[in-house]
Amino acid sequence: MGETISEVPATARRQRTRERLMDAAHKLFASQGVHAVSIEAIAEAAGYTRGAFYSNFASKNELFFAMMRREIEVQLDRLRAAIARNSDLGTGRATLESGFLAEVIQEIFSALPDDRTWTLIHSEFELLALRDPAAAPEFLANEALFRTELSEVLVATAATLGLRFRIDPLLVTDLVLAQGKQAMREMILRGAEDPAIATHDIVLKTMPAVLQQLLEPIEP
Amino acid sequence: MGETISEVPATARRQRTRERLMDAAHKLFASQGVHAVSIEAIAEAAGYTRGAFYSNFASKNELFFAMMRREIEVQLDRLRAAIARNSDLGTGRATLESGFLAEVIQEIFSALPDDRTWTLIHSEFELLALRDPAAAPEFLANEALFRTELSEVLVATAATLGLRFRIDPLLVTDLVLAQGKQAMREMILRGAEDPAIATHDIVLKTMPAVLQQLLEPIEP
DNA sequence: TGTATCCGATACGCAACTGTATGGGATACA
DNA sequence: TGTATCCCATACAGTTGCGTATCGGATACA
Repeated sequence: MGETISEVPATARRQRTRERLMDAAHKLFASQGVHAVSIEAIAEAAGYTRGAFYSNFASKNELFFAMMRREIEVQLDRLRAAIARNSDLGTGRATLESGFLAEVIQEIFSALPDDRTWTLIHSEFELLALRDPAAAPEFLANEALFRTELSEVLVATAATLGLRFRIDPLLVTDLVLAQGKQAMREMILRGAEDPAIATHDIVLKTMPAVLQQLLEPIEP
Repeated sequence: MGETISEVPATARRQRTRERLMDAAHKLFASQGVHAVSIEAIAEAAGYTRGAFYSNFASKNELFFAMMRREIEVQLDRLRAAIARNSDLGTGRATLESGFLAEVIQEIFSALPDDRTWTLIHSEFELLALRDPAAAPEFLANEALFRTELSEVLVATAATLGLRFRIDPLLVTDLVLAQGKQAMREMILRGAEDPAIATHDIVLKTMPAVLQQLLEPIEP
């Protein structure tokens, strides 16, 4: 799947061209799909020739996985940053009825990686994993990272409000994630002009009502 | 997008080779993806050469869309058949608590096109539509068909039980569909051995609890 | 059964991409 | 500043796929 190129000293120069190749690949993969993009196109877009490519990666697949690993980190960092930024969410509220849930969802989804490029890359990765059993574990591992991260936020936020979920929080998280993913895709499919608003609109229409029903007060 | 080949008399022979080409394409697309499959490979798998292909389709894309239209019909028929088969679902039940919901979901999801090949093809279509604004409308139109069809069942079943949804039934349907889609994909990703059981397991873990919360008695 | 039409096989020219081997300019380090 | 090492550009040979044009066998129909 991702046989790394035989160990070579990772000099600064080397690292720089690797980054540039991955940057170029990222854009091209998003707009045309992995299969449709030639190695030559990647190298050229990055300002190199195929010589540079083969000096750094053994195959397009290896580049793809390296790029995905890098990108996952970026997206996870975004999520964590947004979580930290909103860690005090919910304090000061007391009841279930005060409409805070819309706000919570709003914040969570503005925290989620909200960009079309990422959605496309991520969908491509998923499809690839669906076909290639060897790639599936890595994909699932990434998903699990987001899941636990998000789940903790949901539980913590609920707790701040004196609430807890009636069912396994991880299942709730799955619900939220699946809806968010779907909303993101629908936004692109409908060609919405303003990404940020559109996605949240779709999700906000349903999720607050649903989540509200899945919460209950903590009774000590 | 799908410029049909200049009108030719659709003889029986012609129709037969079109079908065979689409059959072959269906298998190949599912296992390798549209981009990875060459026109030559399709023709060969169908028992023809490229001559036959170009005599019937102007491009791989045109074949793909023709095939999708055919396949959508198949899947819709499956759904409708299953609905008809279970049209009396819920009669005889009276209360919300009697655990009938699990059964409803069970039936709905056994009605949904539950095969891996379709999931792969469908995902591919979605990804293609995500990238190509010209293809998006057709994809969305197909989704809408399933949505309204399912929505009607949900509403009707609820009504049979003297219940109705607290929020727009279409939003509930979106919820169910998104979860179902996701469940299907996870099933494949985890490489479950028995498709039918696995999918339902995943969905059944969450949806009944959620749906139960979204229903209320009809008060005349 | 004869004949007109249809359909798909074959042949051809072309373009794009792949992977490797090699050499020269860039870089690091004394 | 000299030199060893590294990294990427270039050249080469080969493969694969594309689209078209043409021809012969199959099919329909009288």
